Amino acid sequence: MKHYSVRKLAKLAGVSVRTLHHYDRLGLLRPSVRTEARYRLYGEDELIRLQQILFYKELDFPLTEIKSILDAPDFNLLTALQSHRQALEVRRDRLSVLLDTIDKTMVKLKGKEGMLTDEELYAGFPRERAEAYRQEAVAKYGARVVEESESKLRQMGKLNFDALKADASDIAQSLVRLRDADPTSPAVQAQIARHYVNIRMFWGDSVGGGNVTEAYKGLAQLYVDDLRYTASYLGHEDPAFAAFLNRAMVYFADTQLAQ
Amino acid sequence: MKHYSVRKLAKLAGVSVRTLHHYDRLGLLRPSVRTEARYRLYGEDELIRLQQILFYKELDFPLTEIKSILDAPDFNLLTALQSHRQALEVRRDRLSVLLDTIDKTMVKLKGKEGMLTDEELYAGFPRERAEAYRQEAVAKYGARVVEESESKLRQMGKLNFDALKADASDIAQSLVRLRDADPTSPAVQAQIARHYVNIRMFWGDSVGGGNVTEAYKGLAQLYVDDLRYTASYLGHEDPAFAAFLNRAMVYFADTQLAQ
DNA sequence: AGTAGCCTATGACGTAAGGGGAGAGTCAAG
DNA sequence: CTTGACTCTCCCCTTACGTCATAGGCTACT
Repeated sequence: MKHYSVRKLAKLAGVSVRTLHHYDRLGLLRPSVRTEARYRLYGEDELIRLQQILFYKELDFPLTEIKSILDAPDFNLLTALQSHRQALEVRRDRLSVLLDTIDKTMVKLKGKEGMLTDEELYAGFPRERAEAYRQEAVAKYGARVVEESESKLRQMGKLNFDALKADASDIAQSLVRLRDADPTSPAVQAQIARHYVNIRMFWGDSVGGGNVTEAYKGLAQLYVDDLRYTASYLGHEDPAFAAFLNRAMVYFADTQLAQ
Repeated sequence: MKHYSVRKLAKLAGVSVRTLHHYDRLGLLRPSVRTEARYRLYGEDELIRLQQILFYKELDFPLTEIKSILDAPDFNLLTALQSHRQALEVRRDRLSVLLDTIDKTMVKLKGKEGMLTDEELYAGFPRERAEAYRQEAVAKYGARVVEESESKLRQMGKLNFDALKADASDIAQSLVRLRDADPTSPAVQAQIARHYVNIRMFWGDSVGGGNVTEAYKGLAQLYVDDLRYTASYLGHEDPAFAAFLNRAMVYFADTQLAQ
């Protein structure tokens, strides 16, 4: 078992030594070993725990809350990672809105006035901090994710096809990255959930005669039957990736969509 | 001219009234009008300024620095918005790295061990945030920062070749990502500055008979003349990328190194 | 054995960006 | 002329560390 000194761990994780001292005193991250001279030594478990801490910090959780989350008896590392993923995706979307706000502001300043209301001037800034919390909760309940995402997208009102296409390509990239993972793993399934929602936005609600499960499975079958579908995704045909997608989608349909 | 009360503006921008009070006392955002009863009233200019403040805050600038930036006589709103755009794109990239880190961590936990080093466990975390800061600074102060970086690196004493190599590969990746951008843009130039410092660490100080500008331009020419250099960078030869690098490096040499 | 150069520990104080409340005045409406 | 929603100006509190200060530890070289 390898052990890290404070400085080594600090450098590894990109934090300061003082930060580790601080976390120790708070009881947030305790070294697994103390030498005779009271030197702190951190092991494998602490590496993972520190990573979790940094994820929650990235999402603006206060340290006390992070501690209570990580110390909770029902804390699950995998579901936590899954929820981090979703929350960070929300943040990335927020950044996209900010970039949009910049473009619009620039257009306004260029002289083409009147296209930007005062409200739009602040689109994308942290109006709701509770958003991260909700995502946290949402991630825990699988199928409910889909429902909420759907209703949220519906609330957006007008379909923004550009955004949908951008999202689709992002999902595709994520899935390509995950092609060697287990199709039933949370990481893959999270992407499949996004894919499902994305597809439904194109389809509309009434597809498949109302039987959503079979409709989605049908699409999954298309991916193996007609390799041109994977080509449009990947830029080239790839039976192995098609099979991977198929398994992931069928699993999703059976576990999340079937009732 | 429409005017907003503290509460109205706070709601509009998604900040608290207390925050506006705070900004007023700091001199960061002063109301254009005070009523007889000393009520604060904000006009159009303040809306824009608050937007700027929020952008800089989003990028983790301290308030005092924001103030000095916004109050500088040569402050230009349009170029500021452009640099926000670039910085926010960097942040979005960082989020993508974080998402990738999550996926990899999940795969590791699924049992396929050994594919993830301890370092990779923290890819995308604040180490890179400091990096973003430095890039931002480099873009602004050009030559001065290069000098500082150099002296800082010199203070490190012994050459750490592993670190240098890692840095070089990081720079290369950044440049590949930026290959479609303007070679003279701050984002590209910031990477070129890193590249320059990195190269000098390998070279030593006395290269080129003391004429650094010409030496660096010579290296730039190498990239177009001998495509094997881009191959070692990219894994394959690419004249277009070589030309891009050349232009970026020549521009850097002429604007930052020439005296 | 000495000492240089780095590492580590604890403790105490400092800081940034507000939060939260006290106590008091203001404004529009009924 | 009172009620409810705003607003003002102090002023102390909080979070997540940064920054010394002081003291000891480890390893290497002489």
